Amino acid sequence: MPKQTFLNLSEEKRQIIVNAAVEEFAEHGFKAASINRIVAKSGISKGSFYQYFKDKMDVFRYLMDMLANEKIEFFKDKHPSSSNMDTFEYFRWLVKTGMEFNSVYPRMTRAVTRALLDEGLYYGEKFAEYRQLTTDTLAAMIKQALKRGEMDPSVDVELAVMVMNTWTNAITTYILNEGVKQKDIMKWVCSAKTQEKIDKLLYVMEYGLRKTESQFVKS
Amino acid sequence: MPKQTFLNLSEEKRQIIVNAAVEEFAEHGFKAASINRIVAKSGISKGSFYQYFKDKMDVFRYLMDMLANEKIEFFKDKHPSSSNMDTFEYFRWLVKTGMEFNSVYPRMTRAVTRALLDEGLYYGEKFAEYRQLTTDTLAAMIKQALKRGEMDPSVDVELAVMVMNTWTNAITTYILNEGVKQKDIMKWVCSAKTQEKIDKLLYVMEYGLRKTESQFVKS
DNA sequence: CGGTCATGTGACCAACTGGTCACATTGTAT
DNA sequence: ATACAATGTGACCAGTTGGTCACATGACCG
Repeated sequence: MPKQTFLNLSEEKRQIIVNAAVEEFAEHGFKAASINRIVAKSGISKGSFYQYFKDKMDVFRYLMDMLANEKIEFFKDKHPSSSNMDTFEYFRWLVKTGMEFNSVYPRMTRAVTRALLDEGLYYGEKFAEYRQLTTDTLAAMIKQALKRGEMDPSVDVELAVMVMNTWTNAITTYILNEGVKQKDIMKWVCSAKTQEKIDKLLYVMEYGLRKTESQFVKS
Repeated sequence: MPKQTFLNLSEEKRQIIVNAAVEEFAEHGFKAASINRIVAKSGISKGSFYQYFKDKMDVFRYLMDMLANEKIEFFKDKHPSSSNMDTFEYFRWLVKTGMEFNSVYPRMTRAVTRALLDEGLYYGEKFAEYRQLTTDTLAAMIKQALKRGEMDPSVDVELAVMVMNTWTNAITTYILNEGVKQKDIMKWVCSAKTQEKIDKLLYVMEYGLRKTESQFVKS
């Protein structure tokens, strides 16, 4: 958590520092991110930096928390168009809305994901809890889909979780990599063409999970 | 390319140095990999190291080339059990054989892939050629599958390439992450359980791409 | 004005980094 | 034994890192 001194700063100054940190982590990952460059870019002295944050990890956690909170806020205002969606429709809505969010905060998303993967933090113990939450949520969705008969009963839950997780990550990576090349990411993500691409990708997954072994004659 | 002095070394000593480098890159990625640690671990002096290699990138490229050559050698000895495979069967064979290879050289694979992603080298210009090759190969496979009527004609090639690429990478990541936890990776990868998991993952993809029921129910 | 206290500063620290180089050691051929 | 080249060595270099600290600045209060 940042120290009180940081929270006392003007909104504007905080923004400058946060932006500098985001850029640094997005560009170099966690380990290689340089506090010297962050302070230089923000135009503050190193002493000040350490009056705002305990250490490097502290800024990073702050960015992570910011991103998580922004995401929660973002989703609060969004609601699926229909409440009678089937599980796959709902998942598709989730992914698409998630992509919209990513395109609002592309650098921050990149900074956090890159640093997490960089350090292997994501797979470490500290984030086991967070990962478990994602897994459980997906597992619940899948069980519901199975119950409703929307998914092939021979599909096992753990496998489906992996498939859905992989797919979400792959699409996120794609959006983040391709999106930064566009002049207006948000517009690009919301464009019919991109939406169709996401749809098609999700459909491939959907078809795979809806119909599997029961329809297939193994050799 | 390493200097002649390195190639003059005894097989044994070269192995020691290569192993140390592999461990270092696997553990820390490219940027954070330390030559000091490599020489300490190999028990050679820093001066010697720079008599063997031009610089850090030189060792890394050497490891990359080694891995590529080993892979070529590995695939030379392997052949699909049948020559009358359908495109998906062939792809499945490719993936599985690739996983076998990865489990023979798990640390080296990790070292190379990690460093590549770490530096963003993979997405840089230097590797555009290599990426293009992979893309072209996959695209050719997909076109063949479409021609043979094995794949839904409404699937577009670029999308299918992305799907297949994503799957391969996801499975590789999975194997590398889970595999290192096992006492005998090779055995684990070849075990019926793991093979079944890989099969299932590939089946999900396959069904998604085959799509139309009438086309994938074999007689 | 003086006093107090939060905030800002950059020189400084020890520990590293990749890379060099003058020198020591070894191997070989005469 | 001697000469000469190939190989091995670690102190050393300039540059970087994350983090500290004695001090400067300035805002508010009486």
